[in-house]
Amino acid sequence: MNEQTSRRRATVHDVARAAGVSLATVDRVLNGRPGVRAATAEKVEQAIQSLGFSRDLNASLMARSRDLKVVFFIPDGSNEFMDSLAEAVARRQSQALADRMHLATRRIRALDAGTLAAGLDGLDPKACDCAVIVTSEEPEILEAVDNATRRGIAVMTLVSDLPGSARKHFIGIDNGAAGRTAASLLGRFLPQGGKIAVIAGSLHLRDHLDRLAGFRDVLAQDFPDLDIIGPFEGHDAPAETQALVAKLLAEHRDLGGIYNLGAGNAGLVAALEEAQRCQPLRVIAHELTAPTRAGLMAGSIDVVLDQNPDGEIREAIAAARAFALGTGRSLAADPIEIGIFLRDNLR
Amino acid sequence: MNEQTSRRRATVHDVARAAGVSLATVDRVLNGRPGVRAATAEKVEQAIQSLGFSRDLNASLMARSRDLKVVFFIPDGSNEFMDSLAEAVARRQSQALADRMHLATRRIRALDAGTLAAGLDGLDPKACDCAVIVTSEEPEILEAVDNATRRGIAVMTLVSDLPGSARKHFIGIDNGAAGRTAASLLGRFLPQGGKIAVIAGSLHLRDHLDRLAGFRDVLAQDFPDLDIIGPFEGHDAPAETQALVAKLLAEHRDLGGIYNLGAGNAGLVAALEEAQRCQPLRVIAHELTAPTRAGLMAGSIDVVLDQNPDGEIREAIAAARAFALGTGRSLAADPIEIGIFLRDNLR
DNA sequence: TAGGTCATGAGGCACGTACCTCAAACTTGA
DNA sequence: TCAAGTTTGAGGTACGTGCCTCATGACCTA
Repeated sequence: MNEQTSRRRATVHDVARAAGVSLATVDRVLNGRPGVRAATAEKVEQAIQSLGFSRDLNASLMARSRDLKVVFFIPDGSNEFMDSLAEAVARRQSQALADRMHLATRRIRALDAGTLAAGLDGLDPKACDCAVIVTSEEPEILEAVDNATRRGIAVMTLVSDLPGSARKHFIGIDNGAAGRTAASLLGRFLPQGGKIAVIAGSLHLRDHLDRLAGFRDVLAQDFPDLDIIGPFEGHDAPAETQALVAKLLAEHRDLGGIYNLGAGNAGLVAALEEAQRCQPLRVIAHELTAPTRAGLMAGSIDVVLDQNPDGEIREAIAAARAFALGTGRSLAADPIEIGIFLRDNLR
Repeated sequence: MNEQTSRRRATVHDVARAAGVSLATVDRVLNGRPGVRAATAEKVEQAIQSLGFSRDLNASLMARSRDLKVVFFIPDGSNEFMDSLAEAVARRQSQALADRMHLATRRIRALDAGTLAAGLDGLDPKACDCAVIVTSEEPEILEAVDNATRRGIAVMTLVSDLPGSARKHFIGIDNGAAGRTAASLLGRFLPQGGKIAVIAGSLHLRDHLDRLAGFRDVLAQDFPDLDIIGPFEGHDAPAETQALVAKLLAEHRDLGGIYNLGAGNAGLVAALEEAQRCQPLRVIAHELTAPTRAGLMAGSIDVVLDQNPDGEIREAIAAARAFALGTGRSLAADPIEIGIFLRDNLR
């Protein structure tokens, strides 16, 4: 029976009293308004520290009669995973609204760095507190991120990080761990050894390379009887991936497994269904979307590794609130958990 | 670029205007105070519906200068998983406080229905909005839950449900799916067929039975070459489990896998480390705790299925807020995702 | 018809913060 | 030393809700 002793949270009044200044001065310090001597500001900061004061975000938003605005820039195109990210944002809307947050989604043509950069540049700090972007590494975007940060907008990267930029936070899975997990599972699935084909979207994408590296590491270390064929590039395109898989299956009748670490899973499933093999083939793919879900149900895919879009959006929202509080610096950059799905635990 | 049109949330003022009554009357209806004719209350309800009004929980808590109080009753004893639930509550404290919530934890001697029932009976509705309990099915507790509900405390069950009671919500994994997943993985791990030993804590526990049933289903349907030895009861006790596993390993030199669907994993790991087998043994256990983590790292355990205590506590808190809003009825009782951990994706 | 009960309205204060105005106190430079 | 500027204090209003008091009017019953 160890109840916590509940001490009232410190308020701006407490801070003012502790610092020996007026409410107005505390307010000026808290909200970065001018007209406070450095020495006075220091007294206030000290009082804030010693009281452990943290602005009451909800009272603050209420007083401004204003929602906390977060804009998600999500690639548009044929990638189902990106759609599910956007859907996850939509699913959060009502709950976010109850917490005085407003989520907006902007779909950007995939890999269109110019439009994304322009979008970031066009954000008004008064109408947007936080931007969440999914992007590849482009100098143009790096600059736009730094500019937005300078204007007072907290920028966070989602799925794929933008190291070297002023982004406040990265939300995504550990892709190396995902690759290692795939190898670890396939290794156990094929105790007799054999050949595994590896398909990537592109060998220029950071997340795909990370997965590949993790996959290779574990295979080399723990399962030396397994050989990798590839990696091949399917460019995340269903048609191209389908042709690739069909050719692989025809040329390697003894193939033991396939690891598709990119997208284009509709093509993967189509090729597998067509190929009517007699001996079992163990297949691992990424992202729980309509095609992979169908593949799991039909038995053509054994395991799907998932980024958990809902979890990622939830983290992004939590981080946005943390930055609005000003406590963002203490945010741990711990990666999202990798979802592992079989036919038997589909959500 | 599809921004959402942001319409201001409806307030009590809007409701009053729409219903053609005063603020005081809306207040009386919203907070269940007496002195409103049924016909008038109906008008107010209609206005609430048509405006989609939902009380601003934070303003409400602020006005009452009161936190939303949630009490977690968590079993005490040797069970590491229960400890990690308590730790998950502790981890949420600071964030919850920022959202005007106060979390208290009470550790109850495991399976001590009397103390739990007394704890529920002793809750003051003014000091506690929501109780979250981990319990087995006992009539005594069922009655205490119904009583607490009658006094205005929302009760939620965690990990194991209490069907037939007035509990508002259940938070936990789908144990049938967990058992099916274990079978599906072991089936793929042992393509040659063989024998799998199954160990439960007790065959009187609902969650253990559910796991066992799921496991049996998938094995029978998809992997007929695998035979189950057991189930044996380890009573979630490390020493007993260790003896059991040691005996199993000695008597079945050709054992292909072990599924421990209960606790007592320290004993499982100890027995496995002692046994120095030559041929690989595939082992699946439940709950990511210190012993199972050690087993994964050492290679004695292949896969751990996890309830994800942090996720469960998060859900419990979200549900408590939903009930405080009065929107609890629309809460979907969708189960928490099952965490699947290999050495390669340990968090 | 008087006295009573009940339903409702009007309005105020509180919660913690933001943002505004006005006046007073202080500092600085010539 | 005085004028101009800067810094600070005091206090108000607002946000959306809860909770309280008081007044008014409607209705019922003796």
